[in-house]
Formats: sequence, C-alpha cells, structure tokens
Amino acid sequence: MPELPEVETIRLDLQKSLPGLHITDIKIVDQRILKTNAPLSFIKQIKHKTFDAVIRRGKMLIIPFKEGGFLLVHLKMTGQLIYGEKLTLKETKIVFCLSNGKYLNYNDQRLFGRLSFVPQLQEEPFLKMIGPEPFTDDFNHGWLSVQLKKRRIPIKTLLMDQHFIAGIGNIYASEILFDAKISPKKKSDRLSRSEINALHQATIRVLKEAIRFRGTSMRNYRDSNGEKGSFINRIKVYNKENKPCPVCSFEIKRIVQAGRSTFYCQRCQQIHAKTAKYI
DNA sequence: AGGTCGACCTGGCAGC
DNA sequence: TGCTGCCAGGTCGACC
Repeated sequence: MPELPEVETIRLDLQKSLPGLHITDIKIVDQRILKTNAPLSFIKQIKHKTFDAVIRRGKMLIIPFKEGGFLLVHLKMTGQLIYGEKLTLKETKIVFCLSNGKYLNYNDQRLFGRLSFVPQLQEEPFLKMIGPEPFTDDFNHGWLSVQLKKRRIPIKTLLMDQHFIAGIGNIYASEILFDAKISPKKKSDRLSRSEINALHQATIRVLKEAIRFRGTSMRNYRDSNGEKGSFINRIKVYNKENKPCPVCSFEIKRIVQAGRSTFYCQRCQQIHAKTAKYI
C-alpha cells in the first residue's frame, strides 16, 4: 500500500531524525526481509555506520551512509519503518539500535518488503528501470504525450507501471483518473490533448495533496511515528464500490484490470467524455 | 515485443 | 464455534 505519498511522508520525517545517528547494533528477526545480503554480511557492512540522509525514488527509500554505501528499503505492501522507543511487535523483522538510544524498526506483516545494503546505486536494477518522478521537470506535458502514444494498454495499468512513471500504485491510479475525469479503460494512445493535460495536472495535484495529508492508511500503512495517514478521508473512489460518486452521486463501479481492482465513476469518467473539467 | 498473470506472504473476513 | 478459501496489492519473472 505504501505508494509515493506514504513513502515521501516517511522520508520527510526520517530526514529530520536519522542523519548524524549511527547504528550501534542490528537484530535480524526474519532474514527473508534481506534481499541480496546474507544476514552476517548485512550486519557487518552497516554496523557502526552513520546515516547521512534519507532519499526517495519512486516507492523506494534510499539511505546513504557517511562512510559510503546505501541502505535500500522497499516497503512493498505491509512494510513499516518506525522510529522511536523500543517497541518490538510480532511484525518486527529487523531492529536497528541507534546511537541516541532510540530504535528504527522494520515491521512487515506479509514479508513482501525488502531491505538491502549496496555499495553503490548505479547497478541497482530497480533504479535503472524506473520512470521519472512526478514532481520533476522530466514529467511534463510533452514527455507524457510522446510516451502515451507508444503504449496501447489501459491508462490505469500504465499509470501503475514503474517503468513508465515512478511511485503510483493501485490507490492513486484510481484517484488520479477520477480527478482527471478519464476512464481507466481508455487505451493510453487514445488520450486526447486535453485529457493528457488533465492527467498531468491531476497526477501532481492528487499526489501533493496526499503528501499534505500524510498518506492513505487502508490497513497497514503507518508513518515513521506509527501514525495513520489522513488522506483516507479525502479518497473519492478507491474501495468505494456501490457508494455514490462525490461529484455526481452515480454509483461507483469496481472492475479488475491486470489482476487489480479499479474503482471509477462511469458517469464522470466516460470514455467519450469530450470535456474534462479541471480546476 | 507487448501485455497479462501467478508467485511471493499473512491476516481478516465471509460463508458454511 | 471453527474451518475453508478468498482477497488485499508491489514487483518480478514466466508465459502467451
């Protein structure tokens, strides 16, 4: 569930706490969380190292060390990175003991998430393939027009493709398309100029608003303080099957695309809607 | 080559 | 009550 806004919320908080602290000890409760490193090697490589910053790329957190190398954290579905007092839960898989007496816990109910230490970032496959960040100049109307024309898959499926654009998952893909008044079923190469414009604006608007409200907590997402995000109260269509559309009161529909639930308003997001309303 | 789908996991919940 | 089986969704790799 953590998508760009949730990971960015965690990043902003950890950026205030972690830099300057060093790791005094590490406890690996479940080694399946380690992606490419053997447990002993992982511990040896990062013990006594000092956090330098907290960076985000798409849904991945990148934590460089002053002494060199990087801790990569991908929360996938149920991962949590909790900073604070010692609080070990059943879901706690890795514990970092810090030089100020506090702890950084990696929790993960479903064990989908992955941590790894890498000496450098250049060869990291995920970072090599990932598309542009939605808040950078690389993501602009011209680029979007060209890229959309290359693809024929439904726009909802494309929005979730990390090769295409970084950070959008199932929740925000539905919310962005609702905001842009575009049918999730519309093929990427069939979007009109005004729809591309609406999509560009909606992507930035929805993601920024979600960060402002500290993300969306459906089930498992928590920020680095263990708190839920409040954007759930501003969600318009996701997980709202059979509920009235907040704009037109028409029933919100759920369909499955590429094996994932999509939620949309059939009236506001008609395929042939000529005019998209943007604010 | 482009697109789709199952595997990886666990817990919550509906249905019987 | 308690069991079974489905569902949640990010990413990778297998398959069509």
